[in-house]
Amino acid sequence: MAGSIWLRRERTGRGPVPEHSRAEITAVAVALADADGLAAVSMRKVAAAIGTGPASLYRYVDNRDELVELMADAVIGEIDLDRPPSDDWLADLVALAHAIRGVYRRHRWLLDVVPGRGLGPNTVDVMERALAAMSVLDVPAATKMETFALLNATVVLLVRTEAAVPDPTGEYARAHVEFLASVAAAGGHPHLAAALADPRPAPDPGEDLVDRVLPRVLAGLLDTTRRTR
Amino acid sequence: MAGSIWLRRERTGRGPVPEHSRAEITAVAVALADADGLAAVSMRKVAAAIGTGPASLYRYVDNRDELVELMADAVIGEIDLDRPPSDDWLADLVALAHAIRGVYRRHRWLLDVVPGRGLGPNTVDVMERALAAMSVLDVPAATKMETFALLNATVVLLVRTEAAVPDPTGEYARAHVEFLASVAAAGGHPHLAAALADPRPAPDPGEDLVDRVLPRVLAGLLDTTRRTR
DNA sequence: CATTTTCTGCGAACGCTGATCGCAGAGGAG
DNA sequence: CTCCTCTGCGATCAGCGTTCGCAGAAAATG
Repeated sequence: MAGSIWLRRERTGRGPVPEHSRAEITAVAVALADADGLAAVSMRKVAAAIGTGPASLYRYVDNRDELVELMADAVIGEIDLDRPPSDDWLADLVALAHAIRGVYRRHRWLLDVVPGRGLGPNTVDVMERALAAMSVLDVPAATKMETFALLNATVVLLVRTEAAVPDPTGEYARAHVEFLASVAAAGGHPHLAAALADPRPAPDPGEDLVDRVLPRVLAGLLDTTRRTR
Repeated sequence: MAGSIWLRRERTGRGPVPEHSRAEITAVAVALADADGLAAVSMRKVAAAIGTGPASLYRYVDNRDELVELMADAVIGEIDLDRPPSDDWLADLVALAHAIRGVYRRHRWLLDVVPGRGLGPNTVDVMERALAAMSVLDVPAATKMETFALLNATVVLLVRTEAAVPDPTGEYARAHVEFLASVAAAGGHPHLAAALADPRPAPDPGEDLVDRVLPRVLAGLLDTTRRTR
């Protein structure tokens, strides 16, 4: 009831044995979100999917936000942390970012989860890995925490931009360019008109956007104090 | 009905004169969001605030998402674009980022608006300004568009991180550190434990996080092709 | 001016949501 | 063996976005 779900034991020992578990509920919810998006994850649908009434879920979770927290941490757990870190802290962080991006690509609903919340055990494990990579850096721990947050935010940023342009034939994209064209045609936006007339495509950012952008973002946060111990 | 709201005229000329306007509805909705967050902006509450029934709003807007789109573009319109651009494109972009950050700080609910959507007239004006600043750069227009998107995303990123740590005494932050401490105490996370034991505060990022981070982010996108014409 | 057409305001309603309450019953704790 | 706590869950509440249909106003049309 009080405090975060990660500090609450799943079972106190008293009373009858629960018929389900957080893990089962979380798996079902993740499957639902993978199929139909985060909005499709309603307490009722999840309950129906595990074969109980709509109210039973509240025996395992205080509210829907907690369920989402479980989901987010569960998919973060897909990240493989077995390979040991190298001696290149930046390369390790970039590799971590790639792994995180993989999670976002596999579970696009994760983009809709409000960040800042949710810091479950799997997320802490990833954080531990990031701190390990940065252990050679002689900066305050708070800065390393910020760096980790910035790394995550950057991955979200890049995944979002790559998800924003996928279907130029879609209904929304069509209305989008139509509006831009009408504004340009109305005059008063010379640079926009020129931009729309430029046929050159952007150089394919491809697979390496993380490699190109992330090091500079991290440098922006670390450069004033970067020192190798 | 079809297409984006920006391509639909507010009034066709036929029929009785509407008692309200998009601008009035938008202003009321923004005030509601400023006071109680985006979730408090329900069609019913907005309708009640302007003194009509719950269904009347649909005469002005197709659905709630369109209303949010109006809101987002309206507050972007607060950005002052009167001052002419300088001859330093990067400084101009950074100044623009500061202005955008100001909007996000004044209307924190904007963080909850799903990005990628919404590209109203005010947003196009800001985009025109960004393109004007970048007119001296000899890169494809598509790259400039991406740069503008990345600029916006970076601002969101920075505002979010600065909003994530505001109140260490809050309920959520308390449970947060409590959980981290319990994980560290359980062992197995040496770097986390060391980080929690580090008393040094982060060097105050202060007002200049945008100035420090943004130029590097933009460089990450532009450096392969950056040339001044 | 009269008619037609189109739009407005809005009460009522539908289906869905997250969440609460209370009750019957199961099963460890002492 | 008794108690006390916990479980499943039907019933229920308040709120949500959205749709429908109708009465009536006003511009366009003849």
